Amino acid sequence: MAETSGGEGLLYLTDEQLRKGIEAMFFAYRGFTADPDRILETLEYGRAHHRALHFIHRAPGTTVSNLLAILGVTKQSLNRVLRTLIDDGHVRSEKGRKDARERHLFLTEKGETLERQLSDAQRARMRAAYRAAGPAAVQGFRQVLEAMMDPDMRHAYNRLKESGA
Amino acid sequence: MAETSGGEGLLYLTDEQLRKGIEAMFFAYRGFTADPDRILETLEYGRAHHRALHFIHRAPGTTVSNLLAILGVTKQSLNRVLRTLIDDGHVRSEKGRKDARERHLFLTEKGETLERQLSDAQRARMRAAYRAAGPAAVQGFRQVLEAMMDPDMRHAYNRLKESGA
DNA sequence: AGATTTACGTCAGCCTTGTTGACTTTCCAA
DNA sequence: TTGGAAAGTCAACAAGGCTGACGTAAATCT
Repeated sequence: MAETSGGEGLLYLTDEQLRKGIEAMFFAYRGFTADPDRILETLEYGRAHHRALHFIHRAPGTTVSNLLAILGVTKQSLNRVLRTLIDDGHVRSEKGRKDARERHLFLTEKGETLERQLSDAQRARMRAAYRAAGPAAVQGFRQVLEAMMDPDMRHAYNRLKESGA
Repeated sequence: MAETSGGEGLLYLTDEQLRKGIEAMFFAYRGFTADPDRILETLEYGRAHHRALHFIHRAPGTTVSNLLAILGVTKQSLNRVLRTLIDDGHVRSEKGRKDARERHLFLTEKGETLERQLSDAQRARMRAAYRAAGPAAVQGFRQVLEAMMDPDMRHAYNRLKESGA
């Protein structure tokens, strides 16, 4: 688009610019997780619990293997977290009707409440950042992030995007 | 820019849009760390080592407390990582001349080589994402990320940015 | 019908990387 | 000269990743 002749217009691809992007990702991700982390701490939960809650909220009835694929962890790792969430009454696990081997996961009311509390905190920061940067910047933000994903994750992301729109 | 009348133009601030942004951050961060992680694995190092190498490369001669502030971990945690990096000959620690309590940290040649290997991998993905999204998107990307940081981290980030430019 | 595969759960053990708390050494500065 | 800052270290602990092995129920293939 803005590719002019001899290499001008490509200044945004210099190592220096890329390094800044890398550092921006690092520092921003810390901010991104800071607010929910503070809430989780008081509940003896961690980021892993938050992620599970988020995606179960987002795709109610999702199966365990589905969740494994999205989160990219082993079932042993997920199970530890899921176990506590179920025991604490935040998540309900339901035997599949079509395929009884599968477990479908749902948030209970208590789970929905917690999820909302966590995501309210996270969204508040996101909203402030979006508002400060403006709609055009947000579009660019999303474009770059999407391009940065592994293809598999991009597909998972787009599937969620569609279902949610 | 696109702010039309009664609340239109604020559609990018809906909970749905914010949720997509949150998911984009999650999936993108995974991609962001995937390539260096693969290299680190073969060296029995972890992400913490990479972060230390990155910031020592970026700010040669930085002190331990400086690094602690930037990385946001305890000195015990950093020390474990720093210890192995020094023992393996990637990092050199030098007593301060002005203030002999301080240790100034530098990468050795070996350390520079490793840092370059890691950051080449990470930059390659970043470059591909930048190229795919274009310069305008990149600007938006950086704006949103910067707005998302905690103020302290934003300052640290900007100090690095200046020194590096 | 029987064999195989899939989905899930669980036990055990390991690693990295974060934490707190306590203590020491060195050294600057008031 | 003394108080406090910078750094290093020991010990113990927790979260949350991992692998490997094993068991069970249910679906699917032969």
